[in-house]
Amino acid sequence: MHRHIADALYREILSGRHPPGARLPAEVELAERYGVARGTVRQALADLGADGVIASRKGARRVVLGLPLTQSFSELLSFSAWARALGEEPRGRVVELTRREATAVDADRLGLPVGETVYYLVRVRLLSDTPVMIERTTFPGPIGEMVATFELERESIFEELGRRGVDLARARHQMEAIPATAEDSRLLGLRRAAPLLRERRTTSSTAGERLEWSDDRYRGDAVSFAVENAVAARSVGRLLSAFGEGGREG
Amino acid sequence: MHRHIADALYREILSGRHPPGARLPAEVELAERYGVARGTVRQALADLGADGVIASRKGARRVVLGLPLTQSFSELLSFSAWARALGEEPRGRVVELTRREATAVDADRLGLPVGETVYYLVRVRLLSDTPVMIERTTFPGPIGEMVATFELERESIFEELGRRGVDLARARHQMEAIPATAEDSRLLGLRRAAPLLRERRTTSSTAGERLEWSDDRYRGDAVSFAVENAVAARSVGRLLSAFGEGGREG
DNA sequence: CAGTGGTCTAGACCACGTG
DNA sequence: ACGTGGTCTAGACCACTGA
Repeated sequence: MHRHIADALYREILSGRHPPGARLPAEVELAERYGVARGTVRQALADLGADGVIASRKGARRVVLGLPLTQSFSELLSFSAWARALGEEPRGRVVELTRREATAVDADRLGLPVGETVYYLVRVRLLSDTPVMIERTTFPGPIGEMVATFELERESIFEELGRRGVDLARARHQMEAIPATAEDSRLLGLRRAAPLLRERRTTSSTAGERLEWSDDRYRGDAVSFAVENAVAARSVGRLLSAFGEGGREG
Repeated sequence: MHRHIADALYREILSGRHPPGARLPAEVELAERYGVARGTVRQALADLGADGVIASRKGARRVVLGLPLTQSFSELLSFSAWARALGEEPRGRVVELTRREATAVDADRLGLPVGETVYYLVRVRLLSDTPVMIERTTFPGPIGEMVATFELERESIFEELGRRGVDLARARHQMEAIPATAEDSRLLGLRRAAPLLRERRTTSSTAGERLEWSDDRYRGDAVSFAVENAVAARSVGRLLSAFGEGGREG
């Protein structure tokens, strides 16, 4: 029910009925309108607040802030969802898919012993037939065996894993600017040492089990990442690293 | 009360009494321990969940995930807090502080009319006497007048504004990889076109009033940004932009 | 001063998980 | 089967906002 109310209010905001700056109806009024208790309305409003759509101050009606930068968690993980939101057909060219033994870096990232079997996948992702990103992903053996059966040129790995019941719950991202290596510039069609935005990511299950790690490199002129944070939602932070920490192992 | 309970539980987790992977006491048990209703305990646990400290699944006890990457909102904004966490003395060299008229970009970012008075501050920030970041910040007139009185070589602007009662509530960040301009490379002591991590940020009050915007450029080899997200906390997203969107106005 | 959101209480039912 | 978290109800008091 609270989800339904949040959706209804969000659609009203999208429709322009409550433009940015407008004040929303009071909680009691909404409770009456939807025939629910005030607590349920508050839960719906909390959902919208967490997305940065509305703000609240004690004593005053809630205010519409604007539209959130993204709607779903999966969009941060999924190149495919991002491409579709841009009106593009997500595509990927598989450069390499190998089964190999975990390196020290893999072992650290995935929480496995060195030498354990992992799957290594390299894909170049395209927008409008232009390469914009190189994806170098390592999966633990069991996940890799599933991934190897996917249609990697077209399917979204994350969406497909989700459909098969894999519990993708949390991700940790690390973002840096690096110069393109020889292979990077060849695959992306850029000059040597062009600036790339590197995102290194580790995805875990609810229980903390590591499900993949990836080194994704975006053309600097093709993409930007957005983060929004509020005082109440303290889930974003600057990594405590400097000078060489984080290495060059990619 | 819910804040007190959240703090108490967080301290218990920090102390190692509930190591990562451990299951927390049930809600009813905590309610009994603190002599409050179950709803109050749930509110405290929601606070910890938003910080990524614990996870919950229907039917099972809450699980401790680990420590968040950062404790406070101000750390993402504040170079000073970041430097201190690295054991460094935060320092900044003021390159420029001018009062000028708002450009179209300033007007858009700060929600002001073009030509309105703004303050423009350029600082080079140092770690271990090495320049690692250039900060180009624009403040609306009233905020700028306060900032102009600060000891800009040593003080943290955000911390100082907070102390003076300015309501810094929300920030929107955008991160990209760009090549260093001639001025960038001169101020940072890098070669031309070295990869930089650019963070553009707009900070707002609770009511949505814009308080500053900044174009910060970090040495690519000196810093990385970390983001952690969970399914429940949908506050982080990839910006929907590609190819030139976002401009080169810096 | 009336209205509003923030907080808390004391119940209740349900779907889910774990043992 | 039982305990657990997710959800919802129907009240209540307070601090704050805004007219």
